[in-house]
Amino acid sequence: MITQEREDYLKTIYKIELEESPVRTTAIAKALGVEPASVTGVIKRLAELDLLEHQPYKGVTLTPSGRKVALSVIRRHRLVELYLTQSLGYSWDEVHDEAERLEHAVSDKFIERIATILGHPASDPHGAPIPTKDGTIAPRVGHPLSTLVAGQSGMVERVSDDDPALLRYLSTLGIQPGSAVRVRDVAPYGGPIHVRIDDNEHDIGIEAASHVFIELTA
Amino acid sequence: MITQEREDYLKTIYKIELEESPVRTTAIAKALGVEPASVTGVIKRLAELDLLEHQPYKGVTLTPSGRKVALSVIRRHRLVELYLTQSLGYSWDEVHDEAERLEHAVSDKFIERIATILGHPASDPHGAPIPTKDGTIAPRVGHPLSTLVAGQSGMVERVSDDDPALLRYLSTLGIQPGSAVRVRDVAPYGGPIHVRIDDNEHDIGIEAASHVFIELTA
DNA sequence: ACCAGTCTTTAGTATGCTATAATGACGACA
DNA sequence: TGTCGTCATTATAGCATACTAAAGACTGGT
Repeated sequence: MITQEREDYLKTIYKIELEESPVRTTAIAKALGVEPASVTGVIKRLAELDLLEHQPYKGVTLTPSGRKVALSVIRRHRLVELYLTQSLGYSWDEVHDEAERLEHAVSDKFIERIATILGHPASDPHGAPIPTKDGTIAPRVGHPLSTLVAGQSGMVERVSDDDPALLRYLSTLGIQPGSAVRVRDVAPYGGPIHVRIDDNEHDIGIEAASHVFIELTA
Repeated sequence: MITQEREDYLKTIYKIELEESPVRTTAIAKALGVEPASVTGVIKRLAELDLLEHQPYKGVTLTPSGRKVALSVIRRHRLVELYLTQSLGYSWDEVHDEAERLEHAVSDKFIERIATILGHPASDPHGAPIPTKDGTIAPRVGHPLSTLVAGQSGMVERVSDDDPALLRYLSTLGIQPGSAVRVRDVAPYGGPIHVRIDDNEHDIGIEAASHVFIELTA
């Protein structure tokens, strides 16, 4: 009934819903790398299964049971990511692809076992919150570094996890969840952002900065 | 190109081929729990992909590339099984189902990493040999305990891994790979086999005994 | 209030795997 | 050697997912 593909659809819709609701067909298609026409077909089936509501030509919103599935998948993904770094020596740019497949294959037993081993952690290697077994998840409080202005400071809450090259780049800058950040200066017209990361200063492009989320302190 | 289902077909055919070759359609169907007609369709496709040869109405035999895929799947399955027992506290009756899904989801990186952690083991928790990365595998030397006669003795080489209830039963008898076994007596007409397992004596039915493989010493 | 451009859906096709029902090949045995 | 029962195959259909192409719905701007 719930196939891997459907799990992916629900997970993707959940994530987009955090930014915009209802979630439009094109947004799902782009996120999943398929054509919009394919999305229409799948969401019709997911609507029949009461996993989401579909307002034709408007978009979809997850139902409680759809959200439950999505959070379960996300929990599996993030716990696996953390386990791979903590116990199998993966670096943070290597875990996403592996977790993307494992999230559909691991059992509840597996997940609860690694959750215990990891001490029921609150977030994954990229700082994303891990939903609990019963489906609660910490709210996201960070702002994209690209939206900050000179003088603002805070802590890296999380970074996007799906671009390995970006993650390797961020590593060279010393950016990781928990890093102290202070914006020194922002060049105009999409120019680089001059920031202090812990004890070093760097110029970061808008594109990279948009994938780094800062929890403001002041 | 190689789907999960096709990996399962190749793995299954490989295992049956150890007993009988060519491998007949019905044998595959029974092992996979599908109808023979479905098998015919899939093996035709696998033959086109040069993963096996199909003699219509006779059966199939794996090609070298088909065998390579099969051994890769089996390597993944058995390493995962061992990792689950060694590092995640699974008991030997719990690992098969979990490995059955994970074998299709884990990457080479994952497998080689756990192989290193486990010290490049030779066999899984049930005593089955683990193929090496380059596709070599130790020959099977055990005989079904059900075929032994009074007086024969040896060591448990391996046991069937796919029936959790059987594995739990064997545990209560103290049967595991490496156990010393001596057949005391075999009752006629499919009667129980009276055996000494390490330091205890038990009566074991033919059915259970047929899933325990003994490496003879004398 | 309409029109143009964009987004969404429908229609039709393909692939992969499964099933049931019917046909065809094989082999054992009289 | 012919026949019967078993095994394998073909034929047809359904489900899930994807695609392209075409038609329909929506919306922003004049």
